[in-house]
Amino acid sequence: MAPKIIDREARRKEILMAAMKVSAAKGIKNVKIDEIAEAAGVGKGTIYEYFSSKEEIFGASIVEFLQHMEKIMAQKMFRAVTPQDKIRAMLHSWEEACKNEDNDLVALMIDVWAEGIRRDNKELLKIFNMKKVYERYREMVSAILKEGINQGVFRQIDVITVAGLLLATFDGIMIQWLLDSENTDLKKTADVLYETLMLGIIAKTDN
Amino acid sequence: MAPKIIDREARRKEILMAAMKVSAAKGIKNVKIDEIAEAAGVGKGTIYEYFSSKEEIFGASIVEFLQHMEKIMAQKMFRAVTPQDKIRAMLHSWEEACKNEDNDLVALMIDVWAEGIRRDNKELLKIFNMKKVYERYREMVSAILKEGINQGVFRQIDVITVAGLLLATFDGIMIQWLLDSENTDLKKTADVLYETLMLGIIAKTDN
Amino acid sequence: MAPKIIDREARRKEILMAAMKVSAAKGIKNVKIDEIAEAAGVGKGTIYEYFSSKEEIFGASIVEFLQHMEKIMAQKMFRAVTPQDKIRAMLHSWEEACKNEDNDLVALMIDVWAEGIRRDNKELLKIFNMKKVYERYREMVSAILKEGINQGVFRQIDVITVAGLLLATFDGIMIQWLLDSENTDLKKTADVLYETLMLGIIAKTDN
Amino acid sequence: MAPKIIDREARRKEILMAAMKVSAAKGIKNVKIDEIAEAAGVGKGTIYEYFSSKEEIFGASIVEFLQHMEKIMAQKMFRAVTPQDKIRAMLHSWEEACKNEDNDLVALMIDVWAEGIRRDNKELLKIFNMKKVYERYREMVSAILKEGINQGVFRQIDVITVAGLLLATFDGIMIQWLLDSENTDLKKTADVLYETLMLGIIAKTDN
DNA sequence: CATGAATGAGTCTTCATTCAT
DNA sequence: GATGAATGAAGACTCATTCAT
Repeated sequence: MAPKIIDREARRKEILMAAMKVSAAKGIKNVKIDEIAEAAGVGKGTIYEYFSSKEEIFGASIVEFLQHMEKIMAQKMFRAVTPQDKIRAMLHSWEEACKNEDNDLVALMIDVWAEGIRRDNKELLKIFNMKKVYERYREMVSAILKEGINQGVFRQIDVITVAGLLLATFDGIMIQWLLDSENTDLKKTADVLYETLMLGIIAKTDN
Repeated sequence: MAPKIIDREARRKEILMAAMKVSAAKGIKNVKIDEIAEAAGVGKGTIYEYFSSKEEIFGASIVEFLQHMEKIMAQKMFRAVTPQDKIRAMLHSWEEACKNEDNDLVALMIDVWAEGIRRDNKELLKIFNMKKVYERYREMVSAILKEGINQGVFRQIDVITVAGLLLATFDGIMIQWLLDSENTDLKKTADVLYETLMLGIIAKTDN
Repeated sequence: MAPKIIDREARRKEILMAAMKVSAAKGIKNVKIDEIAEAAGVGKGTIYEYFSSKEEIFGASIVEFLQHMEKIMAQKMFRAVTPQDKIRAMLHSWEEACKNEDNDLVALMIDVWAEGIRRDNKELLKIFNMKKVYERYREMVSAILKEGINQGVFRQIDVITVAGLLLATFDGIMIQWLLDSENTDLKKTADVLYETLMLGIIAKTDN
Repeated sequence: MAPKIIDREARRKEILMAAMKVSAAKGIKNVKIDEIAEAAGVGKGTIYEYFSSKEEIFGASIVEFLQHMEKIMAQKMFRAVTPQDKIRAMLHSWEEACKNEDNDLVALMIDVWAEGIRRDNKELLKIFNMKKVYERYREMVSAILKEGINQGVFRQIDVITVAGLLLATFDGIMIQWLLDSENTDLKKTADVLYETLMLGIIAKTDN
């Protein structure tokens, strides 16, 4: 009896969030299980009731983070109608993701990349594939660009390549901002990027 | 005496190079002193004759890496005359840096960022400051853009911001390429970036 | 009230049996409380309602096992009349104990010895004393031998020593059988042992 | 330079001996690496310079022990000429092995059996096979018995089975002695066993 | 100077035991 | 009474660093 209404899923998430918080602050490789436990407000052993190893927490953090980012982006672009507006929405969602209170979560991204690059992280590959993630992102942005081309607002560009470039810029700025948020004006950067990009891809509507 | 000093310096460099090689392949945090020693062809204890700690090797690797990158870039841009050519040269040097035989050195960049972001790496801060590094890079690119504006080829853009964006794009593409070199065509990317950027920043020369 | 007590006793026995089953299969030291609980079909906490510690389960298992063995032996020898028949009966009961369905229970014996040997297992000594167990066994066998001597069928042997030897042989064969049942023919072994032993202890009935 | 004349093999043996000593006293499963290190007079980490895991130490201990036993037995039987003398020599060597100063090494045997029985100890099987060990021993004893039969001193017995029985008796007595050395007179036991066995297997030389 | 054997602080992980429900 | 979630003490193992040769 006593079904013990403890929502395992919820508890797991709690621990995951705590893990992400400390991982972001110190770097995944530098976090101790003890620290995660303390941050989550549970005993060390409890961690292992929900995750089988440190590595698994790590993988789950990344998945969680990526899903989180995707959700944010999807929400922002929901209302936008024209391709230009959609791109603007993207810029804003990314700008906010950086500034967000969960801000240091973004630092996790670096660790995600670092691990993703090392080919021998089998454990990580079991859970997800960084390549696929980027492919999905590129596809998402490409769709917008294609729409713009079809509508005649954008010129005949290689959509996949431009999409890659746009995402790359996001990532790169994110890094600069993490390294030196004081000298990186996200708002201005977003505006300049939008302006320059538009000039670069807009269809010539001369005379 | 002098030769002795040179010997020491040479040996130190050898170890450093070996350290960078293995670090790039496995990720800085995952490299053991033993591995560095083996890669350098020296005994484990010898490492400590030239570096006081692992952390110091780590810091020295980063400095070495950044200087290496800067040198490459400087060489490429040396011959270029017009601002456009200089930007093209930059694109090429960056493209080559990626494809280079030292290719996995680029993977180090990720680790460099990761460490740079963590505020608590006092040891690293003693040696250099990631902020400064980016400031220098931005300054370098800004100078080219300013030149173009002065010459009337580029429109009145916020040079620092555009410089940041350009560097960001480089970094971002580098990541994509590291994660998935098969689906990232550096040549095409460089071309599209140049074309789009030029359209985005060129001065309107309409009558 | 009475039924309640019986219930408790029954449940305790159930857990004990489950514990013995898994202990036999994996070795006492390698069994986890979780496994016992699962095998017994109860919750982990429930175990502690019936036993105060793992060590106690362990001790109780041994006692249970030894009583079980003694019961089997007693049953077999009940009908035998002559000393020779009694010895034969012993051989058979031991042979069956090995082959029995509870077969892997026999593996427990090894663990029983292992623990019995370590002088520092205070907990175990509280419950019973391995020395006493063997003394009882030897006494039991001695009685049969003495009977044979009194009847003039066995020669004047040192009954205690021969009893010890006989028990030793049982134990030793058990080990061989556990280690390599394919190459150990229990039936033949029992027969050869009986034959040789009889020749060895029988009274000379030369003409 | 400085070839560092540290005999790795010798050091390994030292650690092994220390490991066997403490293992015998407390039971293999109950020994901590720290204890082995302390007993060997080295640091914890040093253990891992010579053995890759606790399990490996365990396996090596067993191998060492078996070789030790075999050597003792071989030495004793070297001088014996007649089959009877050889059996007597065997009895003595076994008697001595028990009484030996390395006495508690014998306790290890129990752990060896316990592990040998559990089929899933892959690590152990890599190093050696308990079955083979017993086969070798049986073969050794069988040879003596066969010799006796050929010479007409022993009757037509099933040599393999008798050999197994003899070894079994050794093992069994060893256990009794370990459990209760005070009440187990090895000398008397050896004598009685020899006498009884001889009567049991000797060829009838009646006129 | 160069070396690599030795070291032990630091970590992950396990599991017997507790206790709130 | 029964349960299983939570716990933390305990223990195997790693690896940067030291130091005798």
